[in-house]
Amino acid sequence: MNAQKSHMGEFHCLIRQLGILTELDAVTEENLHNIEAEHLNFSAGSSVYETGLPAAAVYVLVSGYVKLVKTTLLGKSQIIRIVKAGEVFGFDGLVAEHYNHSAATMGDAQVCRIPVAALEDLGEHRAEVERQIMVRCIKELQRADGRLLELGAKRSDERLASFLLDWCQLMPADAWIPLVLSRLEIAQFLGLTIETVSRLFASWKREGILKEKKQAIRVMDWQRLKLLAESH
Amino acid sequence: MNAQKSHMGEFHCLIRQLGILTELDAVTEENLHNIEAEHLNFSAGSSVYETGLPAAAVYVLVSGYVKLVKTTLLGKSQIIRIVKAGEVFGFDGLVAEHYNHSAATMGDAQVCRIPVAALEDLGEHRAEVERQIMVRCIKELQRADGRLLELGAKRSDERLASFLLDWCQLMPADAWIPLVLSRLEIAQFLGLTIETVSRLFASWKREGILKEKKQAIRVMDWQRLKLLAESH
DNA sequence: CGTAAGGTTGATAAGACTCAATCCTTGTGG
DNA sequence: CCACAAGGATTGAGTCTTATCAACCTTACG
Repeated sequence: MNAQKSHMGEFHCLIRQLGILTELDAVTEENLHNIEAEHLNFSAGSSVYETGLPAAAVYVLVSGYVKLVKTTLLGKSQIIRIVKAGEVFGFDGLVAEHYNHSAATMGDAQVCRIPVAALEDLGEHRAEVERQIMVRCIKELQRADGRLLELGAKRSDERLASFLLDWCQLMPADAWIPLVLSRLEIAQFLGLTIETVSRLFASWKREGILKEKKQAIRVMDWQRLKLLAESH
Repeated sequence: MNAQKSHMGEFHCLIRQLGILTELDAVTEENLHNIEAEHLNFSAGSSVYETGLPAAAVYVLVSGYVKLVKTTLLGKSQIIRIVKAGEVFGFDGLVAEHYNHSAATMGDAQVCRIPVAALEDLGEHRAEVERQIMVRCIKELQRADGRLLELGAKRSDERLASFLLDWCQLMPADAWIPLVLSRLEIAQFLGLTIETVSRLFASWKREGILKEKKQAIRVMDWQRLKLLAESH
């Protein structure tokens, strides 16, 4: 619940993260300094926005991790997406009256908040920025599609295995990889219970597929993990 | 597999469906007649595009239904979305090299195919059209989020109940509502098996919650169905 | 230290899948 | 117009997976 503001010409976050650096960046320098973008510092476990609240801004995650969560009327929570540094979230701000999910930081995080009103002040560059946001959105849709397949068509071990593979992707194969999520969060992400996740980890550690130390894991047998992710 | 082409200035599909009729429509009339948009007629169960094929077009469904399907390496299929008339699909065309899912018609359908190249010829109207596409995309993302909650956090009966509620929404409460999907398709949409779906239907028919005739259903007790969708 | 929160483990039960047999529907050809 | 074949749907029996409940362990931290 702790967020420190720092108003500034922080529109750079958006511009830079969207990869429109080149000429636009220069223009930005002059024209956009007065734009109402906030650079926010959140402490661990803070809420960025809540379901049902009026949606009037898009966000770029500068550092850390953010989880997007939807909750059933009965209180069951599902983690819709885990946002990583450099990614855009809160697309709802662009079309909806209210957010249809909640966003909370996992560990400390820096977030750049861009009011949608700011986008309209972009003038001739608005189209370019919006196009990039569209691209990001389409990619999120693709990822969501992939996750629908995971949740709809795979068993617990397959889900956990492909989650780990995805999480560790782009990391050196023989490194200790920080696992930011708690067992509960992994369970909520995969549509499972804490216990099943725990048991799977225990089993795989027993079989030497992976090791765990503190809040980090190390995959010892990538081959078997890949097999687990896709087959029986 | 049967599709009859009819090249024409069918760009109207996009323009109209995106709701940019007003002044833009007039301009369209003159400027866009030469745009390479195809109006396609598909017979039941035809493929619009397949996973892995080069993606170079966006589609608007003019009439009928289209299912978007992803498949596991083991052959398990998940329906990630059911496209209804007036909706846009194939967003992949705008960003990806290849489609990451397949699209097939359910029953006969009319589809308007807009090559992405065509969008670039839109000149000053391109921004407007792209903005509308972005809006559509964001809405799809929201729907996908909702479905992630369904698949991740709900039991079979809750999933089927909320699917039916969603399917029948906007329909007169006391009408026979055509159910376009087979049991298999419902199962693939909800991440269940044919048998469980069949059993749930049987049970609900027995309890007088709904009736079924031919390929249509009629909900007799909306209240109970709503309860089933959200609670135990 | 002592406490609280998170994690593990075991026993049990419920939910959903699998396999298999049977029952419609629907469409086709004689 | 009827008979029959084929695909879809239903139902039942048994099994596997995952959730639930409960106890216990571990770690971090005041």
